[in-house]
Amino acid sequence: MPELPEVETVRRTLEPILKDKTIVDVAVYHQNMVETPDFIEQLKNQTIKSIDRMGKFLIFKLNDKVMISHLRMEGKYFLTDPRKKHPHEHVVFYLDNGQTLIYHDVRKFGKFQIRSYENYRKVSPLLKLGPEPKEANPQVIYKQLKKRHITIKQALLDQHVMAGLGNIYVDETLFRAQLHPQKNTSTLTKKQVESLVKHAIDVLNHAIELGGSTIRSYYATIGVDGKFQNELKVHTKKDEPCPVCQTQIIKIKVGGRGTYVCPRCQKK
DNA sequence: CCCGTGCCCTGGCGGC
DNA sequence: TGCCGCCAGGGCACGG
Repeated sequence: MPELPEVETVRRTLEPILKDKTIVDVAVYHQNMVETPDFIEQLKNQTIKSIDRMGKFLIFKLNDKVMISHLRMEGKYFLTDPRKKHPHEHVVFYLDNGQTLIYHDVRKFGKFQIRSYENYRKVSPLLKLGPEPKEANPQVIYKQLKKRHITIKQALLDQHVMAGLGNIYVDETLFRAQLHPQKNTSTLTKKQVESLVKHAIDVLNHAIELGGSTIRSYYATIGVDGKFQNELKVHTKKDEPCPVCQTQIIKIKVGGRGTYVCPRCQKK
């Protein structure tokens, strides 16, 4: 599931390949993923100037509009020569160099929107997106969290608080900050929030470094699977010893999400 | 406004 | 072995 580091890896891979390429045509095979009615017409003859990212959203900067792409759970991009459509390929961008950029998504959860430069940050889905951890002011986050009555896990997954963390990196951030995912946000101290933000930054930076190391040839999968899974301390480690205290890691549900926690190191 | 629930979707897995 | 039912999960709509 692509979170900020994986999306950043995709961005860094795609940008040099797609820069200055013009979209000559588009095919959409699953309409629910496209939230802009005249999506295809709006993209024709648009040239890709750059690719940005906000949280987990990819932002394709075109001549005079912006395409927003969210990979959700399993979205992937491929660049190939034209070929017969494969299963799970839902959007195909035909480029002026004869190649095709393919969006592949088994669960069809991904979303696309076209927006104008004037308002793309002022409307859904970017309107209420919070700052990324490295841009976040811990004092501001602290004040927001004090007012709420949810678990820290839910708060860190809430992209309106901070953008970029998903289920994996939230578990890893909470472990490093030695805080229990079920701890209520209203009970957090300033120091604990500062620690959360700091560890979120560290985890994401470390993962970006490792994601970047697995970029493959652009004819292969443009990957969302880096090497950070080797660095995970609690996520997916049910029944394995905590790397700090050797207590068995447990798996629980928090806010409906599978959550891995060291019951000894992480305090409520 | 705040929070919980359900929806979208399909591969894979547990249970029988 | 084979089949069926259910679960996972990001973001958002909706309802209390």
